[in-house]
Amino acid sequence: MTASTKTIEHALLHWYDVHARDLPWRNPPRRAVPNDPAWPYRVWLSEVMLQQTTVAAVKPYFAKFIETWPTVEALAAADEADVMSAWAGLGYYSRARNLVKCAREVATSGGFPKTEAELRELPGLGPYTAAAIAAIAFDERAVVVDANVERVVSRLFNIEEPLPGARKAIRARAEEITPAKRAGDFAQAMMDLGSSLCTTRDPKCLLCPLAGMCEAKAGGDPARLPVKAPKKPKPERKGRAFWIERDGPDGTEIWLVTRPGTGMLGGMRALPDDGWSAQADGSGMAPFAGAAQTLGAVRHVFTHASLTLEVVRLDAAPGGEGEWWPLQKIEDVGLPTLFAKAARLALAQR
DNA sequence: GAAACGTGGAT
DNA sequence: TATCCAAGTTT
Repeated sequence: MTASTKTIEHALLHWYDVHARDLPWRNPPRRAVPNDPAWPYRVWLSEVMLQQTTVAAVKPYFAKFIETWPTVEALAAADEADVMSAWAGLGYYSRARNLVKCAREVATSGGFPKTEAELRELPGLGPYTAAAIAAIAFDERAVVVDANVERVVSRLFNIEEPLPGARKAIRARAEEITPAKRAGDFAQAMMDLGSSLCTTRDPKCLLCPLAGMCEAKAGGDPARLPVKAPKKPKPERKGRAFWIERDGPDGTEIWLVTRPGTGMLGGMRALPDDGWSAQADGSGMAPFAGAAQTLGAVRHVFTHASLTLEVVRLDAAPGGEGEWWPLQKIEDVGLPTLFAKAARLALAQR
């Protein structure tokens, strides 16, 4: 027994009309404004920030970006280093690099393209984000599938195949239930439902507008879906970072490097280190000769490795690529969280 | 298709 | 404390 797609659409959109979250990038909440030129920019920016990232984490970054760069043209004109700094702490830094690239392409073209297929060509926009922007900003009937939709759909239709294999079946079902009108609201409704009621653990079926048509609920244990493949163990890594000071004209300065544009923490400013990565421990060697003194260690957990980073004070004269940064302004550098922790440790001992 | 790629909050 | 997980994309 499968509920008609019309019933699902009606129940979900009605629920959304009453319960939609009021989020900063919904401007105004729940209704696209096709003629507002700022609308696609806000939708795009929020969607990129929200990739693998919680609403709570995104909110302050979204506010800061909108304040600093109110339009896609403003962002396109920004220095990439400033954008990277502003993104610091949000993670997945290739998003920030692609954000600038994308903004410049869009500004050059005179605005965002309006179709899912064209949006998909822009840097940083994959299948999910292109569909989401097409549906939410441009009212196109695009099928939007994120982790929330996967969860809701796998329960609604009792799809027992484990992820990621189940993606094909899930997409087919999502395709079936996506309406021709209000596809953007439908997508956001699915995501709101997934984040507030149809949650990973302890789903609130008593409050769910789709409970009566949910096959997994009928089966008695919706929380077991979607089934996921077991995860690989996370390796332990060791590395060293080096804290190098000098007395500058306006006070103490710290030696910072900019990491290579690709790879871990790519494009971000950082303390010099011993070459650790998620794949291998660091060499333990300092990049410059000098007296070393261990200050302590910080722990940091990445998606695919856990790192213990020893912080070493080094009395050395650095050379090569890098810059002296005033200690007074160290908070403004925009260090990724790992190196912000290391800097905090070093500062606490001065 | 699998692996790389961050972070902070919840449990 | 350890693990899971969140509005995924790229290579």
